[in-house]
Amino acid sequence: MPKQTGPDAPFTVQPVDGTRLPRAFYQRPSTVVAPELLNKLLVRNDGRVARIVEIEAYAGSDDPAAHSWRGMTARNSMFGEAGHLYVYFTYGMHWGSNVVCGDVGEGVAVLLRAAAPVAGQELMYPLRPAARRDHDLASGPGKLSQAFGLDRHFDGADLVTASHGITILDDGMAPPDDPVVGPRIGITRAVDFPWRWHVRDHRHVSVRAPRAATPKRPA
DNA sequence: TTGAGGATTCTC
DNA sequence: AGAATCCTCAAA
Repeated sequence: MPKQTGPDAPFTVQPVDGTRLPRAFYQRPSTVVAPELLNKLLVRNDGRVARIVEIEAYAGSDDPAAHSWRGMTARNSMFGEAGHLYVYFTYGMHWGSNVVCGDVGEGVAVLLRAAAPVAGQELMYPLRPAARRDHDLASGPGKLSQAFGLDRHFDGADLVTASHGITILDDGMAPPDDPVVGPRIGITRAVDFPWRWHVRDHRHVSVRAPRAATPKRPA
């Protein structure tokens, strides 16, 4: 149960030492923010911490695959101020968590697709019954949201002030020099935009790199 | 290890 | 109607 904390409430998490990303970090194009969020820490004030290893960019009216493409609708958190969460529901049972970027009214955001848990796993496993190992906890947008308990209540949460007890910290680890870049997953429009980034050879990403050779049985 | 199919509800 | 997905089961 997330406790509603005010903007001035202290934000402390035992095992982590880092600084909150400032508003200006998010007030840039989603295609710039996305790769820079790799290796940052998603943190809840109950001790849940995970390192972001996979992310996608969505670009508002320029992007046929974005929920905001057709203008402002009920799903309108995407049009708000940078640094807020846009949490949406899809496939009848899954939540997806995005961070709003750019300027107010643009409708651009990045989708948090996967993260590697580093603390608070004991709070994640009960929410992820199918998970057998740490890399099952948050290796996908639906899984990540579930492991962190992100749902409708967190739509509109401000990461900069940690209004809902959740934020993103920089603990000093730089983004990877050579992230894997490729097409986004699970969309039907603009499928060729190379707007998905993930840490290379990382076990906690949602879709692993295809195997080098797929031996076929003889005909 | 890989692939196919069902679940289930919100939005347009 | 289709969705920014996940899980289970079957087959090789």
